[in-house]
Amino acid sequence: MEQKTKQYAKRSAILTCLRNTDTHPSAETLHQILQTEHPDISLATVYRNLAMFKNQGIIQSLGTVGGIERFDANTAPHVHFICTSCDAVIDLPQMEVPQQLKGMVEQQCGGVVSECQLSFSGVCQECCQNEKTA
Amino acid sequence: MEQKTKQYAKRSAILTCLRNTDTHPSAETLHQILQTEHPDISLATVYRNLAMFKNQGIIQSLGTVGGIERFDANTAPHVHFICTSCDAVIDLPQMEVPQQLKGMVEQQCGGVVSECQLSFSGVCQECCQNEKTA
DNA sequence: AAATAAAATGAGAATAATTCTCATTTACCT
DNA sequence: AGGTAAATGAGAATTATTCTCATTTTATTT
Repeated sequence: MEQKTKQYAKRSAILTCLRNTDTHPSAETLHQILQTEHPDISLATVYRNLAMFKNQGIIQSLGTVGGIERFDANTAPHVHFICTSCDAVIDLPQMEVPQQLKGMVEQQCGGVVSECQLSFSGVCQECCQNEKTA
Repeated sequence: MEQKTKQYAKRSAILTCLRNTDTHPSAETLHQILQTEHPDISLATVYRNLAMFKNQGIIQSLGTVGGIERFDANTAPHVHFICTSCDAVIDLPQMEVPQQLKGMVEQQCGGVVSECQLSFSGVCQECCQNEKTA
C-alpha cells in the first residue's frame, strides 16, 4: 500500500523524526537517523527546516549541550536533566516549571517574559554505573 | 604607587575583569575590555584561562546565547533573564533557584544531580522601548 | 493538462566561535 | 644565576552552522 503523494516528504520526515524520539537530538543526529528512509537528504535541509520549525514555534531549541544545539518537538514547558558526561538530555515530566514566576520577573526586570527554562545537570544513571566499573 | 611583582598579570586580569562586571560577557567581549590594560593579551589566553577557571569551579558558564558562550564569576546559584533581542543576560538576585528539587530529580532519573539552572527569556526593558519608538 | 511562478532541496563553499600547535616568554625552585 | 615547568601570542586548524546557487519539486494560472 503505497502513498500516492509524497509532498514535502523530507520536511515532514524531519518533523516526524523529531517527534518520534525523546532524545532531544542535534541536527546532525537527526540527519543520521533520517538517512535510513531518505538516503539523499542533505544536512543543510535538516538545519533549514529545524530553523523554520523553531521560528514558527512548532519545535523548540534547548540551547547547546557540549557546543551542539539540541531540539525538542515537545513545546510544552517541561524540565530537563542534562548529563555532563554523555550529553544525554532527559525529560523530567513529573517536575513542574515555575511559570507563575514570569510576572514576578517582569516586575523585577521591566521587560516582557515569554519563556521559562528549568534544567538540572549532573551525571546520569548509566554514566554513574560506568564510572564505578571503570 | 606601582606593584613590584606582576605575577600571572594576564590570568588574574581576566578573572578580575569578569568579577568586575555583571554583564556575563563572552570570551571575545572580555578580550576587548582587557585590551585597555593589556594591549598584547591574546584571545587564546582568554579562552584558555576561562576554560581553566570553569574546570576549577571558580567561574561558571551560562551556556550559549545566540551561539556564543557566556561566563559568570558568580558561582552562587541565581536566576537569569536573557533578552532574545539584544542577547543581554541580567541577574535576578531576588529570585530563588529551586535547589531543594535536586533530590527529587535524583529519585526520578537515578543519577547524581550537581547543578540547577533557572532562566527566563523574553525582551528586556530597553529593547521593549526601542521597539515602540522604531 | 501545459506553462509559469514559487518554494524546497543537495552539494559544497563560506563563516565564525573555539581549540590546538609550537615557538617564545615568564615564573618558580635550588 | 641556571634549569625546569608553566603561561602566553600568533596564527593555523577544527567544526557546527549558515549561505549560495543550480536543480528539482510543488503550487498557480491559463
